[in-house]
Amino acid sequence: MGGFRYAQFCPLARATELLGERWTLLVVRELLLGAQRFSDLRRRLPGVSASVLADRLGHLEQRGILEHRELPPPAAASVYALSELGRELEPVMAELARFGARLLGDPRPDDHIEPDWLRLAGMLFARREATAPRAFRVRVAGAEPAVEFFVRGGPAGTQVLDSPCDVDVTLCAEPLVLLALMSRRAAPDTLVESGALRVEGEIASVCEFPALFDVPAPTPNDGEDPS
Amino acid sequence: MGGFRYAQFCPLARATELLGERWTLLVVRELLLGAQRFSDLRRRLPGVSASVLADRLGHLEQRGILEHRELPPPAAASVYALSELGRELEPVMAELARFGARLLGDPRPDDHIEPDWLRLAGMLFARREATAPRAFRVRVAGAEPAVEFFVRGGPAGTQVLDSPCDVDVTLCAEPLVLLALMSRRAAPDTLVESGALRVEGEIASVCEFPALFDVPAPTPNDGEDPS
DNA sequence: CGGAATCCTCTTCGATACTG
DNA sequence: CAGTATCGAAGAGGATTCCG
Repeated sequence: MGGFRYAQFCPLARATELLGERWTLLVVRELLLGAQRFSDLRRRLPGVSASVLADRLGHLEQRGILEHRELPPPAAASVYALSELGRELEPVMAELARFGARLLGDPRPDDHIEPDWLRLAGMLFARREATAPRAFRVRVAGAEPAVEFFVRGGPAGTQVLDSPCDVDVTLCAEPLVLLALMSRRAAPDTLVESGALRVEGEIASVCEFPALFDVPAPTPNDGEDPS
Repeated sequence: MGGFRYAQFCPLARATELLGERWTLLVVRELLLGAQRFSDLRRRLPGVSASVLADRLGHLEQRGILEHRELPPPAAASVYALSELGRELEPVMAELARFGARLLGDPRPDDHIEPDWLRLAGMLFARREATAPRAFRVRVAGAEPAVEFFVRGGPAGTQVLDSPCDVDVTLCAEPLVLLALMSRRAAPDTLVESGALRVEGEIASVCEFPALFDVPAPTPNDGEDPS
């Protein structure tokens, strides 16, 4: 692909021309978490080569999905950030993530997992209807520097915040444990008892945490996987 | 691509592995409109070669998105249809179409346009909140056999039906005219006066038709297009 | 009609090296 | 660090042929 175009007058075809190249969607995923430098992106996307990443960033910039900003004097760095148009991909990513969650299965041994993705999961799987008015600090173990974010339920649905707010309870666990909690694949009590989930604060609130999110149940993979 | 996998434990990566190959998403688009035969799909996807189409159908079947059914004695035909899992892609397609609609611009001279896509547009852009309780028959001109579908507003949102129902009014126009109407890029009165939009029935209802849908306004393409 | 198999071409990719 | 340039290898795609 490159300037590939389907010769079709259709919004889905247009969107796919933009996002359908390999790695492109994952670049957008990373930028949903905030502005990143070239080498940040490379580290977070294991397997992508410099030339391909540069190519994809170029396309996305050219098409107005992201902006390439040079941070001027103090920190001599250049970062990529989603444009206003690019940020409107969030609902698309949310639906796509909901679909993908059914097929996720278990991690393979060589699968990369980025602690920051849990924050993204919080954003994308956030319930959009009213949720319990509780606030949580979530700390993802195993990251340096630590990933920490805040989740707050309310009448307008669940919100994920980057900056601190008053919380009822703090949760701390490995990414996979937090994912199991959010997706209801493990009971909060069990996780706490086993020590996989550390809790500080009003421990009873923990049971309300999964209800803030809407992660579809996995689909049994009845299809074979003859690789 | 083929059995390509991103080595990432992430729902978006999984979904992209499934849908990211060229043509794949457009195959799903066509099947959202109903079961199709191999050559139907080829005709509706100008530019795809038999081998690529067969390859994509094979992948989608293997991964449980679609089913290959042999219609037995009477009509000796074999058709492809979305599985239950595949049908759950509809919300994804709806969000993606909303995004793509901003970038759609004007049709290029060689752009293919399928009358049936208007039915799909009705489905994907249907408003999900309560809409005016009016029913419309929509006839897309220039198709043989004619494409016809029914749209009904109501407290549960807009519904698109394939089978006839009592309607207040019938609209008949070319695909681009209907699209302009749905997306509010042309006023109903103007279209009627110019003769581009033919109306039978309670003509005053026509003005309520666009309100049944939620098509985002186009984004001005500030990016250059040096092809 | 509904594809599978073959051949050949055009892209695309990754590694390495190089530049500001 | 933040990329660009080059080049060989791998892969994807199109056309054609053939078979049920």
